[in-house]
Amino acid sequence: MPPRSDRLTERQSEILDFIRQSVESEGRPPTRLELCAAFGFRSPNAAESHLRALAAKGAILLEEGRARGIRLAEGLGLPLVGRVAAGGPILATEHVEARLQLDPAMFSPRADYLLRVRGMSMRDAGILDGDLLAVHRRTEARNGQIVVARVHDDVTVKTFRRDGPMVELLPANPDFAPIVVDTRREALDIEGIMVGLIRQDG
Amino acid sequence: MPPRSDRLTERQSEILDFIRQSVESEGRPPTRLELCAAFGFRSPNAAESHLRALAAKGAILLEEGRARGIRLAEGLGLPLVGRVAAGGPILATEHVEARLQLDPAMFSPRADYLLRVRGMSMRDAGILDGDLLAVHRRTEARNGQIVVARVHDDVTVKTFRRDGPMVELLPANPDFAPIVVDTRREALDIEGIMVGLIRQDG
DNA sequence: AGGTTGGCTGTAATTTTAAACAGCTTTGCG
DNA sequence: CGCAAAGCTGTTTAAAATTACAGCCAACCT
Repeated sequence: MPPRSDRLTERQSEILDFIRQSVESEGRPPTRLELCAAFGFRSPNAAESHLRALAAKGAILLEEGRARGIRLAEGLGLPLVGRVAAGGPILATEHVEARLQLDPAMFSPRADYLLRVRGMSMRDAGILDGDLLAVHRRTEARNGQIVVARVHDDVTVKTFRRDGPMVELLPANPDFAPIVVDTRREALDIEGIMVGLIRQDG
Repeated sequence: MPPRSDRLTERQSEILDFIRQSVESEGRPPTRLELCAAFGFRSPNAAESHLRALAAKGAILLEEGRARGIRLAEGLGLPLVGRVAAGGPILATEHVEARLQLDPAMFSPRADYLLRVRGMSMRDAGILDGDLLAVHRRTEARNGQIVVARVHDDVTVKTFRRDGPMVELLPANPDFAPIVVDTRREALDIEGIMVGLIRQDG
């Protein structure tokens, strides 16, 4: 049967997180007994059935007869988000172009995803067309921070400046005009703040 | 006894490379038997004694009584090179400030190390003070490529332009002057070409 | 010539791990 | 209510993996 990729239960997510953490910090997946120790199970079968459930939902792959034969289905790493369709959540599966193998904790606060920048409106801040912006999800921003914002169903990268109910989204390029939003009349959603940048060519 | 960190024999390096590869591609270290299969050993003790040797030299850590209890001493990842002392090789241990957990193949051609950029001479190319430049080691460059070059024992990042024996290293900032080198009279070493960039703050 | 080191074969005991079987409790649903 | 699914306990068995012991051979050093 094909991986069904159903949604995970809360408990299953915890188990999956623990597996991720093991691989990241110890360089190998846990055994059933290590899962028991971590979650307080008294029976290895508790771990076993969770693993079966995760495998059935396509979150992991189980290799039969091998010690620590757990493989994460995702390639770990950070999701790279491309062009975001109007209205949809930014991390929706259909926007994820790829996953890049890098440590989210390389940035501070930690990066949650990478967003491919379109256009040159932030050129003078050293953010060029095609660059990958490392973004930390956060709904609030302080003045001067570079944010990923959603205005009128449009996702944009700009410097944030608030003055009471008035928010200005400032470009870093004289060819572009600031976006001014009166939050009493229009919706403005902060999707996250910039925590870094990656450029993939010279 | 403290890790002696001696130099590895050629065979030991091969073993270590295989362990690295296992962790990277399968998410877990190999067992003794997997090492046997990979190298054609007929005795698990061949693998065992290699592992002991690697552990004695500080290249790995062995955890007793655990399946796949091999931990790499290094954090893998790319070496981050800071201020480069005049004359020394760029990757000398004393210049490596840290190792960043990311996939060198994320860039193309693959990144060999990261160099912390000093100054604003490449500002208009979106390369700012403090940025980490992903560098591919190469001694030749084509016109227009951004290179890491060594002139008069000084390491610098500039755009490369050659006209016969004359090489110009061009800044991307009107406040800085190009560096002109007559390769018939002065030494000019290309250390590598830029293949990407990482910025660690907003 | 003798000793050390690296690199292996071969065997076997012991411990870790995976994985099966049987059953219990709670929650939510038609 | 009946019943399925999630989330466990408890026990057992077989396979996988570690690790000890007893060697052999070639290269290198003194």
